[in-house]
Amino acid sequence: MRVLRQLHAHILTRPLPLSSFAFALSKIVAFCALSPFGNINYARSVFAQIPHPNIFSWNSLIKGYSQIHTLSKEPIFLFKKLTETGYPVPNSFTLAFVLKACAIVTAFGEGLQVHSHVLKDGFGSSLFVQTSLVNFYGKCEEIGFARKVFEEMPVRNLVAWTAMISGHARVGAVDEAMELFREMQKAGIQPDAMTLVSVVSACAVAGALDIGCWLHAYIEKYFVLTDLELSTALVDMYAKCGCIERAKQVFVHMPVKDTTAWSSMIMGFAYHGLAQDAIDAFQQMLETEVTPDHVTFLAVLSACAHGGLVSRGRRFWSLMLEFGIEPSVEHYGCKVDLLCRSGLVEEAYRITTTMKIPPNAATWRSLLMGCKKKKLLNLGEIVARYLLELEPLNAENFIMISNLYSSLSQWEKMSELRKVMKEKCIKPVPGCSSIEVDGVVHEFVMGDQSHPEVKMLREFMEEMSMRVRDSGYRPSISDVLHKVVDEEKECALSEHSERFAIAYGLLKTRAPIVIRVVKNLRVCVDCHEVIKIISKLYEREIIVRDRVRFHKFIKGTCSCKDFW
DNA sequence: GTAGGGTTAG
Repeated sequence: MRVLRQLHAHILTRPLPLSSFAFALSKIVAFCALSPFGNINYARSVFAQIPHPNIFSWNSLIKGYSQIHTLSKEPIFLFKKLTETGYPVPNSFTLAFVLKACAIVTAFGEGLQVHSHVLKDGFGSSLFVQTSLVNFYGKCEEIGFARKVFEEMPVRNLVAWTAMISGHARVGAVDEAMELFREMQKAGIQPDAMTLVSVVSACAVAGALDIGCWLHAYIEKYFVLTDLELSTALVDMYAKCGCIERAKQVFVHMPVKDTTAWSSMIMGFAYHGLAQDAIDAFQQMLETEVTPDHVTFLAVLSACAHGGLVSRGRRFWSLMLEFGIEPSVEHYGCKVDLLCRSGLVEEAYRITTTMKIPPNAATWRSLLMGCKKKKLLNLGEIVARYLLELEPLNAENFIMISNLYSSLSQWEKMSELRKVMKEKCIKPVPGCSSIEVDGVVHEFVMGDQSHPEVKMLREFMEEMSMRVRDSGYRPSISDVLHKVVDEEKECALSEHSERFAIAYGLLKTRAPIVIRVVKNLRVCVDCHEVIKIISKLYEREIIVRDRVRFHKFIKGTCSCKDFW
């Protein structure tokens, strides 16, 4: 930049023909706008000194603004200005850049208008513009539009295929992503590491472990796994599919690990409930002098929250501030969750109502969970009001509020709420848990009775409830068990999917019981607490893998051979 | 006269 400023001064002070002057300045604009060492504001001021900036300078500025990390719509505003003045005329570069900008900020409406410019200005057949459109629609999760553009492309290269696959990956359409992956190879185009990152991440989103494993084998066969991003995608995929050991295996074999790789691993430990592993990994990361960023801190904070490690969590919070990271709404959410899970609900409420940024729904839900745990009806109702104001149609919220009422034996309020749900046609998505016994995966969907041994499980769970109650523990829900009417049974102890899975494990195996919980809903917020009690009563180790995504295979049972 | 589209962690 220092040299560039000198050159700029030189250009301004020498007599130069107008065309050379404009050309030189346009090169300065390009450098300042596009180089990682550049300065977009300086580019803008130089741009203003060009008498009639041509399309090249406009394009540099448009692209430059979408490269900075602020998620601004400035490139779109610039394009608008450009089309309003009518000079210079946009070219295929302009359209590709502005579509990229629309993709980054998922500006669907604006992107649609750019698409109409594409057609009007006759750039519909440009490969770059077409690919940009596919990418844009994919980023906006408008797969139908992406597919339509893609299908009309006469020539599709690797970039176009990858854009298409990553669009499907984003929405977790793993079968379609795999189909495209196969078609692409049939069309004679070989995938590269980027393509594989897309298909692997499709498996992560969908929880498709079987396909993920197959892809891992494919990668080992045809690639040398040295690609940082691809390894990271595999770590993320294994962690999200419930195979934390495999995630760790891929991770430790990575020769180079960047912030994203470490964050993926730590996050994986966090949602597997392995708080200590997450903290250890974080320490190692600092020792190897990789700088943690806002996502890394989110990972350790959520690990502390899940592990009930309040003082550790507070220390990480201070460390985050020392690193100069401005806490986002998600960070605040983690801190509130951390406090609530340890019963410090009042402090959490104070933070929520005094933080600089408006709290999100997840934060209110953490508070609501805390209120239920501490049996705080009044505060709980205040929190519920904020929550429903923010998300009036989310079934999860209603179920949580209903559970708060049921834990406090507020039956009238509870059935009132159920009535509102019915009126608004709000239907909850059932949670699901699974356990593997002798190589067979048994899946339990809440409210589903299709498991062949369901009758026996029912009886056993009655006994479990009795033992929990007789031992003097009073988990709020077990009181409810014998009182509720059929319609409200989903709140009862015996009806939670993870308890079906635990019961199955207690009955069928002597090994430690490892269950995987897919929480579409946080109906079982006291899950960990109840599990501790059952674990103690039956003297069995029970490990919960929390919030792990799984491919839906067959309801009931499925052989492990098919699974792999 | 200058430049271009696809990948990863919540």
